[in-house]
Amino acid sequence: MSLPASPSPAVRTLSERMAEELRQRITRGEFSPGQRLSEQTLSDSLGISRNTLREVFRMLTKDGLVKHSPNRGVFVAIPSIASIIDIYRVRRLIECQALGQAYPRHPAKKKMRDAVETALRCRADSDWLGAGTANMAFHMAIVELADSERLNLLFAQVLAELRLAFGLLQDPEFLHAPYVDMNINILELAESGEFGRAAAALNDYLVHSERIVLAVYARHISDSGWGI
Amino acid sequence: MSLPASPSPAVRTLSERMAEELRQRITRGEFSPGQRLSEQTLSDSLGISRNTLREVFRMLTKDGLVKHSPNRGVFVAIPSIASIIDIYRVRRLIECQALGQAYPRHPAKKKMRDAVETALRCRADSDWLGAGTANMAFHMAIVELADSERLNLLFAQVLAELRLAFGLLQDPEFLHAPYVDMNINILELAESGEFGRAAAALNDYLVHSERIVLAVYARHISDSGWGI
DNA sequence: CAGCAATGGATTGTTCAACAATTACAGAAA
DNA sequence: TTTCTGTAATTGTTGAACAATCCATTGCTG
Repeated sequence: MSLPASPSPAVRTLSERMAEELRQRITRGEFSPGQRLSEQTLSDSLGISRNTLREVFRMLTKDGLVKHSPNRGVFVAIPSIASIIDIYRVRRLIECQALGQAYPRHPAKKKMRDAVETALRCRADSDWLGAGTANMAFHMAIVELADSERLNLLFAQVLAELRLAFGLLQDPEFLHAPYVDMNINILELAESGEFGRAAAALNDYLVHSERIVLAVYARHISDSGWGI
Repeated sequence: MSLPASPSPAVRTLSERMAEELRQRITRGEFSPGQRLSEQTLSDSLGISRNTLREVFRMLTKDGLVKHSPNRGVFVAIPSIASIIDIYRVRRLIECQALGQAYPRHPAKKKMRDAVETALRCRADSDWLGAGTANMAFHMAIVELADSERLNLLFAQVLAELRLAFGLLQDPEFLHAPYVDMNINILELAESGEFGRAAAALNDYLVHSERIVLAVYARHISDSGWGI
């Protein structure tokens, strides 16, 4: 995905680097949802002090990747069904609007094309993890059409949360394969200037995707313990 | 405004309380934008340790109220023209959509009514600060129509940033008075179920408000120093 | 005088050790 | 079983210390 570089890429403090490290580890699924992140253990393992780790925790809390429970610790967020519904509600509202009122020669369109091409290559190689990443890059690019820094940040967070949910679901082919073609369709409509129809197609996409994710998710958590 | 109580209102850690304290002080204008918040001075003044204050800073950074510049310190955010434009872009996208696709008997409507009544009372008393707060509550309620926790959080942050900008602008009567009536109009349209026209009126409101704020803002900063 | 390197002081970044406050857990008592 | 209690473990918070970085001033050089 690789979001646009932060304003000061040169100087990065230790806490920021560690936050990035943990962010990746969490979305990569190296910690199981609901797991408590012990200050003692983690700070030892990362080779940083407890105080620095606590600053990292405060940063990650904002991304919704961990939940802070006072006097009890921080826990890897458990994507609930409610949060998945909420996330798709946000996606429909923001993505469709951004795509619908985009102006024709916006630079983010190139990112959309690139993402689609990457997804095609990944599908050919049966690299479904890469396909999922490309898919997210595609939708991130759609939001960038709206030209709002704040929307970009919110959406990046939302996608990170969603990725956390995907980490719980096996069978990535079933989960990502159908959407490569849908994205191509959306892109073609946008390229030909039919933003209205593109937004409609995007809405269909999101409704469809939400249904699938919720179904797989509900089955998955009812199978393997830790309900709700 | 008084956002919905956080999930765990009972237990609040010192850092959280201090974050809330600082949040209020900043939006109330007790610090001037761009001002550096010295760790030493502030921690002494608040009676907390430097480490705790640094945790507070990491929390406030997320709200966009302070900017963190590595090795240089944290500074009260300066609402730039670009950020004001960005904020209104977000507002148009989210508020209009939320209002346009609301369902008739949503509980947040009561909040809208209450906010309008409060604004009327404040206007009668020439309490323009209160009128501004009620106005923000009105628009917060609009967003709540969309039933999304994440949108609510984002919007609360955006409003806090905007309030920071308002702090720079004198003449609150000129800034808030016209909008009481516009809000009434929007509310009436929504009450009678004409959500489409209500959304259109809201869009007019936002375009109008943005223009005024930018004009006053541009004039104000060209007058009193600290350029950009 | 302008420009630039060196210097010193102040501030932030990070660590450590300690203690207080709270929670979680295990075992005793009813 | 349930409830209670005490102990251990964890988080919350502090203070001091040192390293790393930035800022302003100085002084030098051209």
